[in-house]
Amino acid sequence: MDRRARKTREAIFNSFTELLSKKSFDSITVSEIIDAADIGRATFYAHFETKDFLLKELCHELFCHIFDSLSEDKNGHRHIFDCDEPAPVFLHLFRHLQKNDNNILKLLSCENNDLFLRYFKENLLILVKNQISLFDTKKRELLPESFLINHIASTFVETVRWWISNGRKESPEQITDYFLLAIQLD
Amino acid sequence: MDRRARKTREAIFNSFTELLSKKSFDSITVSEIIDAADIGRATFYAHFETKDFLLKELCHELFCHIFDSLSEDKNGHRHIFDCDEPAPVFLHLFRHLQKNDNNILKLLSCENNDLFLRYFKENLLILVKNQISLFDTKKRELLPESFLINHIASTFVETVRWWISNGRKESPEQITDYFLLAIQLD
DNA sequence: CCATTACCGAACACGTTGTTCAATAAATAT
DNA sequence: ATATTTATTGAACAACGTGTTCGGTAATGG
Repeated sequence: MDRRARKTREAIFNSFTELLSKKSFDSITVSEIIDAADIGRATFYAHFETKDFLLKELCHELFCHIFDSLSEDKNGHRHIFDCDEPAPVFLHLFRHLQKNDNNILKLLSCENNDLFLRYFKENLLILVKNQISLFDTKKRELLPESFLINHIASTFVETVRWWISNGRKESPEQITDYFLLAIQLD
Repeated sequence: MDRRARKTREAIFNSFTELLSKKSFDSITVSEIIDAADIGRATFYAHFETKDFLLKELCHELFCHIFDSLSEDKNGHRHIFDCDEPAPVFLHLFRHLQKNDNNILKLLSCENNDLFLRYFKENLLILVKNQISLFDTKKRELLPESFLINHIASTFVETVRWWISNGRKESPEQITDYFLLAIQLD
C-alpha cells in the first residue's frame, strides 16, 4: 500500500477513534471525520465505502489483533488452548486489555461502547466454543452447551464492562478471580 | 386525552413496532412511520419531539407495565419482594414474557433487539438491587456487591436472549432453572 | 351550538450523504 | 532522470431525511 494511502488511513482511524470516545457512532458525521483527519471528502470515500464499513474495519483491526495473539504460538509450540485450565486464557485477555493497545480501552470505556462490546463478544464466543470441551464443570451436564457457551462469553464481557467502568482498580489476576467465581468453573 | 389523539398515538406505536421488527431503528425514517400509520407529518411531530423520544416512550410502556406488576400487590398485601426465594420473581418474569403482551417478544427477538434489551437490563438492575439482600449465596461475601448485581441482571438478560433466539422451547419453569443454575444461587 | 383541540398537507430551510471530475502531487517502474 | 501509475484535492451536485410553519378543515366535549 502506498505510503500516502497508509497515512491517510491512519489519519482516518485516529480521528474516528477520537470522535468515538466523545460522541455516539450515529451522531458522528463523515464531515467531522474528514475535518478532524484533515483530508478531502473524496479521499474518505476512496478508502471506505461508508461510515459503517469504517467501523467494521476498525473493530477488525482492534480485536483480530488481540484474539489472534491467543491462538498463535507463545512459547515454542504450546498453544494457549493446550492448557487444561481456562484461567490463563482469560487472564491473558485481561492483561492484554490492561496494556491498552491501540487505545482500545478508550473505546471500550466510552459511553457508546455497545458496538465494541458486541464485536468483542463475537470473538469471545468463538474462543469459548473452542475451549468448552476443556472446561471441567458439572454445569456441562446440566445445561445445554450453547447456553453455557453464551453464558461464559457474556459473563466475560460483562466482567470487562464492570472492570472498566469501575476504573480498573483490580489487577488482572483479581478480576480473573471474580470472573471465574461468577461462572464457577470449579 | 382526545379520542383522536389516542388513536393517532396507537397508530404510531403500531406502525413503529411493526417497522422495528423488520428494520433497525436507525434505518427507519419518520416518513416511513407516518406513511405506515397513515397520518400527517405535522401530526407525528405534535405527538413526539423526535424519533428517539418515540422509542423511549415505547420502551417505557413496554417495560414499566411488566415491572410495575412485580411490585404491585398480588394476593392481598403480599409483595413479591417479601418472598425469601428469588426464583418466583424470575419465574414470574419469564411467564410474563411468554404471554407476549404488546408483542414485546417481537421486539425482543428481532435482529435489532439491542435497544430493548438495554432497557430491559436497566429495569432489571433496579429489581436485583432491591432483592440482593435476600439472596443467600456465598458469592455475596466473595464478590463486590455491584459486581454481583450486574452479573445477575446480565445473566438474566442473556438467558432471555438465548431462550427467545432458540424458539422458546423450554417452559418458564425450565428456563428459570437454567438461569438459577447459571448464577448458582444455592 | 360553540370553543377547543387535533389533524392535514404542502412547502420550507437546513444538514448529511455519496458521487463526479478535472487538476495536482506523490510514488513507483523503467 | 523520465514516464507512468496512483492518491489526493476541493468544489459542485443531486438525493434524501429532518423538523418547522401555517392556513384550512374536521372532530370532540362541554
